Order: sequence, then structure tokens, then C-alpha cells
Amino acid sequence: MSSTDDVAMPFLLMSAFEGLADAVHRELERAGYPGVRTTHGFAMQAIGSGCTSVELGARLGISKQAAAKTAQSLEELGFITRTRGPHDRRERILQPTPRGLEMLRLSALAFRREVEDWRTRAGDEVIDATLDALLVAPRPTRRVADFPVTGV
Amino acid sequence: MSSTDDVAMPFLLMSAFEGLADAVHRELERAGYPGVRTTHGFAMQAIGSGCTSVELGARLGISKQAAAKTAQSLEELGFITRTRGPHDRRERILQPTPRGLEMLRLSALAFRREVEDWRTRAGDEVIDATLDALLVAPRPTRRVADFPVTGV
DNA sequence: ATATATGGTCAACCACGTTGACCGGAAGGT
DNA sequence: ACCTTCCGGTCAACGTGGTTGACCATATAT
Repeated sequence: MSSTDDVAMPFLLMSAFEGLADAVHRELERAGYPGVRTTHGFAMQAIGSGCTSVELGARLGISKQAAAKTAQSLEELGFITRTRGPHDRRERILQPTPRGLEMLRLSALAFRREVEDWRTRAGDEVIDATLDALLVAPRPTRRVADFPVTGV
Repeated sequence: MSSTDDVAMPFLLMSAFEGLADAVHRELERAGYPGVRTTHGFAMQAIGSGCTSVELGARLGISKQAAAKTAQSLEELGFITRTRGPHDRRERILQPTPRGLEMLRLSALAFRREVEDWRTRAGDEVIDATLDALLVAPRPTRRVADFPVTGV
């Protein structure tokens, strides 16, 4: 049994997430990718090989308007292109650029390195148990995230 | 070893946190405490038995202005009082009301119940290992949280 | 007594989300 | 072909939780 009160769990989860995200954003900044926010990473993951704003909103569990705003910011960062759909001229297909894919690759590298450090502190069995636990953790109502969190 | 890619860790942490928070907010809503946001819970925890806005900002790792806004919203919810300091007439002491303390108590109950359910799904050893892991997780730069996460 | 440090507030701004209204292209029914 | 309905996208206004800068008023140190 652990000495930590269960009621501290949410705070610890939050803190660990922010700690990982901060480390990755520092690394991206250093590697020539400044101004990347948490939202951008999630959205790029959700876009995958390409989709529309409406689909992006559905995948992230947010409104299509919010998804469109995020897409616009991704475009300004040079991470995606927005091209007219060939069959349906209403839609704009969001597709990752090489720079966008590279950002994702660097993020994944940084995340893995950070978790690797964490493993040396906590032990492999403990981190593996953590991953197992998180898979059956309570799910939020919004943010369905029905997209694969890929290895990139 | 776990079958989950380490790169999914941040997403899983985030999702677990939101899942717990959602459950607690639903419970609070049901118990007659509507409109409680994540910020309010963190701030109430940070206030503890009482402190000033500046101190609250320091504890949460945010600016004093942001802390003052949160305090104002807590006052409107009836969770704290803001009284002039007896020795220093500049300061306003933020102190939890009985309703504020009751909200914290209900939150703690709901969090414990939710983690208890989680324990039955994942197993005690796995959750204990998770708590151990989270204690040595990467720390965010901001949000120092040098206040005790109390059992209430 | 004056200078400096500190608690609090106001105002403007940013990031990220919401809802409501609307335009225009696609699709279906008659 | 035409009209209606559906749906992708955009615009505008707003809410929340942060930021920084300027400022006032009170404490405090010299």
C-alpha cells in the first residue's frame, strides 16, 4: 500500500501531465518550434493523415468552431495545409505538412525520453503498472478521443 | 511490461484527471453545489485555513491578479469571506466559510469513492504503484503547489 | 520625514472554449 | 429541373482563466 492519500490523486495526475508537457514544449522551443501549445499537439495527433474541421471537432470532443480556430493557428504555424476538397467543394481538408510531422516526431521523442527518465526514477514495473491503471481510469464526458494515439 | 506506448502517457494522464474531475463536479452539482470549477477546488485547497490573495497566487503559481479574480468568484459562490486584516489594513484575509468547507469535504468524499471504484477495476497494488510513480513524476515549472493536499 | 516595499485593484489583452446566426454547396424527392 | 433539406465552414459575441502594466494606499526602513 502507498502512503499517499487517494484524494491527492487528481492533483498528482494534473501535475504529472503538466510536467511532461512543459518538458516537451521546452524541447520544441529549443529545436526551433516556438509557440507550440498543448492544444496544437492534441490537434495534430487527431488530424492524423488528414480530415476536415468538423471531423477534427468530433475527434477532440469540441465544437467545429473551436476546431476551426485551432486549425487556423496550426496553419499559421506551418503545421498543416487547408485545401479544398476535390469531391465536395464545401469542405477544406486539413493535412499535416512535413514541418508538422517533424514537430510531432520531435514531440514523441521528447515524451519518450522524459518517460524514460521517469522510469529510471520509479522503476519499470511501477511505470508499467501506471500505464495499466490509466487504461481503466475514469473517462471524461467530453473529449472522446476516438483517434489512435500513434507512435509517430 | 505494459502493451501501451509511452508516448500515450500524457494523454492518459490528462484523460484520467478530467475523468475524476468530471465525476466530482457531477456529484457536487447533485448535492446542491452547482457551478464549481476545477479552479475553485484547487484554490480552496490552497487557501486552507486562510491567507491573502498574494499568498494564494504564490501557492498556486499564478499572478496575484489572477488569484484575486478566483477569490472573487469563490466569494460569490459563498465559499470564502474576504475580511480586512486586523494588523495590516491593506490586506484582505481569505477564509473558508462553512459552506466552502462542506464543498471541500464532499469533493474529497467523491474523489475517494471514484478512486475506490478505480481500485476495484485496476487492483490495489496497481493503484498504489501509480501513486508511487506520480510522486516522482516530472514537475511543471509553474504551479509549485507548496501547500499540503489535505485529506479534509 | 522621506523613500521604498508591499497588498490590492483596474484595465487591456491572450488562449481556448462556448452558442447562435448565417452562407453556400451537396443531395434527395417530387 | 426545382425546391427543400442537410451539412461544412465562417462570423460574431461571449465566458473563463490566465497574463502584464499601471496605479493607489498602507507599512516599513533609513
